[in-house]
Amino acid sequence: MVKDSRTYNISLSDAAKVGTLQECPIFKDLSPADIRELASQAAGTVFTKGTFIFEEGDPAYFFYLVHDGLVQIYKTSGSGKNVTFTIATRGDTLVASALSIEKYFVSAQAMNDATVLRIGRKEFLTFVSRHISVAMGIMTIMSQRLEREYERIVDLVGEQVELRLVHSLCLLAGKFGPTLSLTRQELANFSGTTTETAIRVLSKLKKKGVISCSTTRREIIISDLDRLRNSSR
Amino acid sequence: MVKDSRTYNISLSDAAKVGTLQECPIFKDLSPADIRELASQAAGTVFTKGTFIFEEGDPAYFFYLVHDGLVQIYKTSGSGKNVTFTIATRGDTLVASALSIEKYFVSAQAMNDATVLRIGRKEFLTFVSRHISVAMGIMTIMSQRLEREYERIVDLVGEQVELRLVHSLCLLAGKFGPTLSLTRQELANFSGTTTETAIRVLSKLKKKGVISCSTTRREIIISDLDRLRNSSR
DNA sequence: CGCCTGATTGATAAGTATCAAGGTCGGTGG
DNA sequence: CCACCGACCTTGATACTTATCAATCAGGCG
Repeated sequence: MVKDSRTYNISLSDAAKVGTLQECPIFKDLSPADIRELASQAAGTVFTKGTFIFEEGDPAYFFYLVHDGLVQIYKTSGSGKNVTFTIATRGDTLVASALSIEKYFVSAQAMNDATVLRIGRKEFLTFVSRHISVAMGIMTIMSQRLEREYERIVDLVGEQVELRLVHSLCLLAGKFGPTLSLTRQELANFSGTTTETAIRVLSKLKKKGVISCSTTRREIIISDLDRLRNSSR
Repeated sequence: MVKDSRTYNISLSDAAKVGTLQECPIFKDLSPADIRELASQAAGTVFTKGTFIFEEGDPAYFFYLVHDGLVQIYKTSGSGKNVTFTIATRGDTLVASALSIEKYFVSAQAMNDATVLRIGRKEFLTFVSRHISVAMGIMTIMSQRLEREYERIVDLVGEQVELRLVHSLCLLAGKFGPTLSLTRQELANFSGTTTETAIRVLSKLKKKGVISCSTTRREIIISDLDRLRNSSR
């Protein structure tokens, strides 16, 4: 999986860093001056495809924000299965809880060459304690994540694979638009199933006409999102 | 299910309210004066067994804290299955995210006659904005909950029922001690399975000798927690 | 004493994972 | 330029786990 585990720091212009911070809802209430201050404390790092930004159990020294690229946040079960919780893109935090944990409880891995901003935990902590709106923003993000995971649990316990997969597709389409560039396996990990059954369900949906996954790899096209949504009831 | 949906306000002494607030880790860094101030804004309500403190979708007007009794936090799937996320006891918040959501995304129901403190959302919001340590405390609680739910998801996707049930038992035993006063069905809802399979797994564990559920209803006794923990690997 | 809730056991069916065996496409090296 | 290789996709057969359905039992409470 990890062919090339290189990582290197790059110097991003302050303007670039400010731009990324502004895309993160956590900082939406900050003044431009505050954002610039925060940007000055952020460092950019490039992680090549497959590299870990951090792994489960690593000490939580940094608060991370995606500047560019895709980063998958996941956890591995005792029996070796991966479960993907989210795919972070520009402006997303990798772990909103970074401030209140000792060790990361998930792993973060670059899905393509990705560049990430990071801020030291201590620096961020003092910044947050001076800006209550940021603390509120973090709480909001965490609430949304928690709600999402509660829903996922309910799905896992009560619904069948097809419905779960449809939910995943809707969610992903909401974030990435109708064309998803995902491996069947990545989709399976996201939905809590296996590659094979993900494929079987996809063919079924294709037959129904709600999606048109061109045989091409890494491509699923949702032709009719509304109908897909409805099919989830 | 709900035989008697009575609810009534009671006047708790300030000392009683302070006592409860002090048991909640969110407020551990507050001065006694601050706690008293907060206590003065809290009102006590009794919810008889089976009553809802709130239901999924209700507007989130209040921040709740359990004063006495047991409250189950759960969600119902489209196909009608209940999933219990947590059982809140004295000092636990019902929904830590109450500040950052519009509507509750779970339901809270009294498992026995329970009394609960509640603080208006607005009042609590202004209090929190003056006490950053409380905001941090809320984040910590939310992080822990999120971590717990991530683990649950990994279990649901990757592990078999027996292991999940053992995990649930360990978790519950950590909170309530070795004697659990739970219905088989309640345990099943907590573990994401059905009553029948919960029973089958329990008998199996009983045969192994790690637990001794007296045939009596609502009782599961964990005779050897260490061995139970080990059996989960 | 009889009812009602919760516990239990068994038989059966359904849903998915697992295992196995190709198939396709794009890129790479000879 | 071609052949091969590896990553990804696909399909089929099978097995296993667990839900479901059905029936019975046990004990407390009115």
